[in-house]
Amino acid sequence: MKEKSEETQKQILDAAKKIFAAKGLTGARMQEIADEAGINKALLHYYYRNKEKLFEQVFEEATIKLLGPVASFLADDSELFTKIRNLCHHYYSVLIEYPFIPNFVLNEASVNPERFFRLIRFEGVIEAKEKTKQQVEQCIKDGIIRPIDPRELIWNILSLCIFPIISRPVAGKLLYANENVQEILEQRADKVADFVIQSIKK
Amino acid sequence: MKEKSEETQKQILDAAKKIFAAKGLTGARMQEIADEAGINKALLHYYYRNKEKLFEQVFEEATIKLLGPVASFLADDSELFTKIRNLCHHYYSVLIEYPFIPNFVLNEASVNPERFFRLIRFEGVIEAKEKTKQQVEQCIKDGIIRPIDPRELIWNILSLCIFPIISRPVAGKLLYANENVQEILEQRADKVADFVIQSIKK
DNA sequence: CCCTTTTTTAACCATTTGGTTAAAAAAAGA
DNA sequence: TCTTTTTTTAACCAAATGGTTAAAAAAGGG
Repeated sequence: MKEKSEETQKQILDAAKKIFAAKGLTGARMQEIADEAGINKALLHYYYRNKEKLFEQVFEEATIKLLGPVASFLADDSELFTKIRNLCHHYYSVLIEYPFIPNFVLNEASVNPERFFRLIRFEGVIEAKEKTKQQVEQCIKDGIIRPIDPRELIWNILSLCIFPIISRPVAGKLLYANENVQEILEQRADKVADFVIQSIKK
Repeated sequence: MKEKSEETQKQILDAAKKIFAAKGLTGARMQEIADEAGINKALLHYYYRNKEKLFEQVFEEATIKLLGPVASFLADDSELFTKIRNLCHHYYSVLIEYPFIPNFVLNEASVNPERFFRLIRFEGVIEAKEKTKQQVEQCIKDGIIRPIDPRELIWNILSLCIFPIISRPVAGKLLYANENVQEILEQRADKVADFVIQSIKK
């Protein structure tokens, strides 16, 4: 009996992810989510009290998907250049699979920052950040890379990984008219890692 | 008499920019725009037939602000490294002044790509793009920079210029907790240009 | 002062939308 | 088969929302 219930809840969540990601909180309609889930509105409200609660659950999961890799990156023990390659590959594989997430999360975080800060936990990120900071500084001391603020480096990597996904429809038209942007994106992880490493290495 | 009319229309447009940028098309309320403009709803509809028309005008202007610099960059005649510096500076000054534009445009373009492609004209961009492409290829031949796809280079620069603005609330909390992110952003144009040039120069 | 344009007031309307309710029906477990 | 849980049906509600209308008032120009 539990199975049926949980299956339905999953159908609802999947539908909600799809609709919210495509249209945002204010653009999404509860009826549309119910239709997408193959159920009716009454059952939707039977499982999820209201739109806001449903949205928050979807939003939280999406945010974890978007920001999770950063935390893993910061906490990782491997050598810096390897770390950078790993992060790029991780991002491009996750985001190509869920291309609506960056736009969705960043837009909703911008429209309603309070909710974003309320829902997101930064457990361990501060310590992990400190660790990476020291690693970068050590690389600078050792003459492996040129001097750069560690946070600047991280922000650059994130920019190069996430922005192409966000700007895909625009850039696809402007830069890659009539070409297979999907394929270009898939080959981009390595190139971005190279671009970053070329920039910092001595 | 014309002055009064045009002044009011400007007030409306300014208000619409503010509200649409903050809440998106579906999140914005016509009453809210009227209030922000210091007028009433009847007058709002007297000047702008409906929400969609008003939105399109705002959206188009915002898109031009966001994409204008790319076109100028591509068409510019100066030497490549100078061009890159100019573009970075241009972007950071425009976007720091209008920080809501990137998020707004890219999100609405993602929610409704058809409208985006309908409203945007790419006059001359294709030719200008070809020009920059040849310039980059010449630099590669001359051994000034390492081999790189010109479009990849452009996309990287755009990523490094635009993404920090979009992700500012998130990154401000994650990377720069309790620091003056505004100031950091202002100093970023030069650093981003350096980052790019370091990466491609031989 | 008259005429035109701009602006306000305020009521009004149709539709959409999130959400509720209650009863019936279907499904599943014991 | 009896009971509990899940799902459907379908009507319903209040509030919000985009948009309209008509008349009055205010403002500005000639």
